[in-house]
Amino acid sequence: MLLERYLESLGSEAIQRALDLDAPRPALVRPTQDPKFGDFQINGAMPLGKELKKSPRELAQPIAEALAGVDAIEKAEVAGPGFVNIHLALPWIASKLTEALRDAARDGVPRVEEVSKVIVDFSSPNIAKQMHVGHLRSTIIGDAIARILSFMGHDVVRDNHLGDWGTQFGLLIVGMREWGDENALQATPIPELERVYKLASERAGSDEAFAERARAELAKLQSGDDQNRALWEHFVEVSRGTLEAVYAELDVSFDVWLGESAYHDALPGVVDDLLERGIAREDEGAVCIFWDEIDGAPKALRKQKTPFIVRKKDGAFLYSTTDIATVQHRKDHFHADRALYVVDNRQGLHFQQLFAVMKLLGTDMELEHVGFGTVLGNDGKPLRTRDASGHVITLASLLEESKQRARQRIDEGVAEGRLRVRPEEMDEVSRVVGIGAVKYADLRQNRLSDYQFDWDKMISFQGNAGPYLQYAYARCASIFAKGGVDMDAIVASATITLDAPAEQTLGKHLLRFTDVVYQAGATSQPHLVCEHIYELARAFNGFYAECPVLDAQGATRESRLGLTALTARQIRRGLGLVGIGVVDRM
RNA sequence: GCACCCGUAGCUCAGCUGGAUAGAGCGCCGGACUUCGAAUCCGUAGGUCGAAGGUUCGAAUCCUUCCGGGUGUGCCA
Repeated sequence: MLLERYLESLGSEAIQRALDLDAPRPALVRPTQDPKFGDFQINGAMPLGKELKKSPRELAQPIAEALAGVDAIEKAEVAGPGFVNIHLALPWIASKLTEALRDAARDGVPRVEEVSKVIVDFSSPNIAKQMHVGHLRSTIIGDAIARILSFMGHDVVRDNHLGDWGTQFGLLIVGMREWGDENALQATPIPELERVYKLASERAGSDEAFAERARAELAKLQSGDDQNRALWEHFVEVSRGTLEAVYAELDVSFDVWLGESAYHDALPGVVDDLLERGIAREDEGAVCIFWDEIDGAPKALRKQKTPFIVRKKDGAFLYSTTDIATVQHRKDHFHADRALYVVDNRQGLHFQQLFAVMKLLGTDMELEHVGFGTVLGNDGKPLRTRDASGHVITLASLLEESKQRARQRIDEGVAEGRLRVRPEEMDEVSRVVGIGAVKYADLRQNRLSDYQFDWDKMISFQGNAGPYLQYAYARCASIFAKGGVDMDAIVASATITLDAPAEQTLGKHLLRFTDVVYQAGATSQPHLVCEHIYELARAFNGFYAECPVLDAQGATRESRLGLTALTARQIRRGLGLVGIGVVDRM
């Protein structure tokens, strides 16, 4: 259940009733920061002090009294300058947890009342280039957001908006004719395309005639030349295979792969429309939108005086043009209510401009740039795709390295008798742990922050790291395995009670799950889910140390098995929402 | 120049829809495996929240200025 929303409604009603107001006031429910103050506090009395000309403490007293007698609340007391501290009733919490335990399909998390059609635009690598660590963020943050929104009940379309139509293809076409190796293109397509692209791009820098040829080939491609079209399709085909392999490793999928090329035919119409409406005009041969000439344009854009260029002077279109066509397609074809762009913060200006154009065009979709920080190297500067020794840090090699490190750690653990992984499970466990560690290291941070890339931190197995959470899950599973207890039977029949302090702490964490998922979905912040699962795992490890489960008797044993089952499910669900897997033994 | 982002413990980061004594992990130091799994648990030390003003009953959080760092900015994506 949505706990805070429920308490907010209880609180605001209590304020209205207790103070005899003609309208409800916000209760301002917040979790307490110290358990000794109870579980939640209602801050709503304090802002009313001035208005009602009474001291907040005086106002808080009747509010606290009005809350007495509610099932969910054990006691409500006035504290400090005028807080009303709420202590939740343990039997009430326990009954909610028992309900969640029974609900194997959704773990007690309700579906949203209003379903939105949401496009999540993420990953979007360029064809003909390897994915490197920089692509990791968009891919896994976007995947996590899509998973969270889907679970909430929204209608999500995952779109991989590939960079498959840019200037680079002119260079690639002439480059392949000049230096291409068809065998290499079959065997190792992306490295071969990268090699050729590098040569071509260097040549174009110093040889204007060569650059002109590349532009001409691009124009031919874009005007439908059969030969160039076939070559391009070949590039896309071989690249896509390589991309799919990485996505499979990451357990990331898409509903549609609508790259830039998909919108090519719509581009002239976009520009004509902007010209006709007087939004854009020609300048120095290019078609531009000048913000300071448009009434009602955002102030920051007007001041900044950076035009939005939708057609180059050579007649070619840009990604600005494509993005406008893309929004229109998402409305016309998918009937989307929202579109989320999971793209690096550095493209913030582009999206600000794009969204402003769409507003001028009257789009009623909710458009949001879900930005994220740059991946930095150890020197604190944006990470280059090559490390100091000149090696490309590809995403594939990062994932491979992580799996290997995981395997090594598991081998050590098994040799020392600390871990229990069967030989036939090694591949699977090192994959789940290795990939999970990489994902968790990224996802647990607020996405807006820049991200310092560090092997040891990223592939960490200690403390607040992926394996910690997976380990807690394995401990849960292990209790059931060791005791020979059928988890389904517990789910169907156990009644949870909260007696020991460690049980109470665990139970209160479990109760917060719905709020966390909804908050994460509303703000596109997967790290909130990570944080919650980490705290849950901590609470469970505390419970594990304090409270014997299998050796307990009667109703206590049942209840503890129920708590363990619910914890296992919530860890698995929570990690699943951010795309991280679990294993029963590790 | 203009726009945007950031500055919190030695390091990496939470907290920033304003709420009580600012929290984690790593690292340091010290405890806990004959007892459901020690990738664990318990504890100690460590902070003028970049600086100064302002708003407020209350500011790490909002506003202003300054200092420091980063990013973007006319024909790449």
